[in-house]
Amino acid sequence: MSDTKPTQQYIRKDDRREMIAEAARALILEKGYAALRTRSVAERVGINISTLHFHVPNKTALVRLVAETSRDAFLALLPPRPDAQRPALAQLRAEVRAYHDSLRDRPELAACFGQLTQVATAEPEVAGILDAFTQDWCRRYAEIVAIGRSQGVFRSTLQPLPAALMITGALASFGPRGPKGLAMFWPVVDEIERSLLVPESRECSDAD
Amino acid sequence: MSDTKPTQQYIRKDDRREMIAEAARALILEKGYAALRTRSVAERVGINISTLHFHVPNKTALVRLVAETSRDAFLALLPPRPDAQRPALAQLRAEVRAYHDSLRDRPELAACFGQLTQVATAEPEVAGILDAFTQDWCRRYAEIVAIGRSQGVFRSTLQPLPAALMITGALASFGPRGPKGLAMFWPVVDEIERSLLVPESRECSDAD
DNA sequence: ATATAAATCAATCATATGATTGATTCATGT
DNA sequence: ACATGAATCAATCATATGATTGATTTATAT
Repeated sequence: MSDTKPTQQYIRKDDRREMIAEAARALILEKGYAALRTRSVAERVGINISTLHFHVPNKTALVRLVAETSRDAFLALLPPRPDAQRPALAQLRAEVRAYHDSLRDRPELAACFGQLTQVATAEPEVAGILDAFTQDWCRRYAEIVAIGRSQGVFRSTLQPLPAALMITGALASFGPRGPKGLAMFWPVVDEIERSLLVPESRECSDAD
Repeated sequence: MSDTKPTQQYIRKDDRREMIAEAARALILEKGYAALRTRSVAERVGINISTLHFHVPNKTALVRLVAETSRDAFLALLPPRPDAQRPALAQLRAEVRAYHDSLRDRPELAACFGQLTQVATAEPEVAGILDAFTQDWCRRYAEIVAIGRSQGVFRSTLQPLPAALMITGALASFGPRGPKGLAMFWPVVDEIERSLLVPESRECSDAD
């Protein structure tokens, strides 16, 4: 008697694609990319497998969609680009905090980057997206390092690019499969800060 | 007339398993874990699929085998464990050099560690192997940092564990899919060294 | 030599998986 | 109301894939 048909709403392609991307990201976070199945994605969205294919032609396109939307979602969380006029340490901390919060609140994003990195071997297009993003992320830190050096708050012996690679490498290790959660996140960040800051202007008194 | 049968040699289980592990590692390096097929492994070894199953019961066992042999092969390349009697900087460099050479000469090892993170979510046993190994690797650096601090060559403000996490994180980023090869490896290592070393005992002369 | 165990293979199974086809339902403009 | 296109689904295909079965070949001990 009661209509068991819950009046299914048709959803616009763009929105559906976003729902599909979200489901795929969640599944990648939970089971890893190797276990990602187009069927699982469709099921999670609550649509038929052929509807999935109507919106996303094949698995390669799905992976590309995940890569692009993950990148965009992450970039949207980052603070404004480095600015030579503002204090470098504050900018560094804002940058790190944004990353930390993304790990805490959107763990799928880092998880997808980690997993898709492993797929990149087989999918050049994904590799391109990831490489561009990684480079961009790294450049932000390189610029902050350069700014801090010119502001005199960071060591003058710092090389911006190597330092940035060191920082992003250290931070990236807190992605999924990091050392049991985020417990060591801030201690590591503190360590990074100490390694950047100009050495304690130690009193050169005769008594030490 | 001529015996086309190249006198197939039977091979002992232990050796066969090592050949299988090696083939699997090579395939993981080339195509990624997601594309790893038991058939491909068997083919690469030059044996029938059922022979593969005779030596390695199922794919889970194969993955475990890869994880274990990769770990063992990598550990075998590392220098002696940290020793408080020896100079810390030399030990740090030996440790880093060993890792560098492993990336250059045995890229399958780092590749497998990276790729197996895809499985770790679904295979607790693999996760355990990877976690234990990562922790062990990190501890080596933590010990070197502690030694260097007590020897007075490293900053006294260093926290061994956070510093070690920073170092291993930075180094791990040079695994496969690192920033275009190993070009930036040594610059980053130099940056790490500068961040560890006690600050240039700057002359506190009045003229600067 | 011959029996036993170890290692190997051909053939096959059962299911998983990405993808397609053609009909059906919903939304929207006229 | 009705025509059109967008979104959806049930059913199905073709192949991939992990695994098994039972016979066959090689090694080894007696």
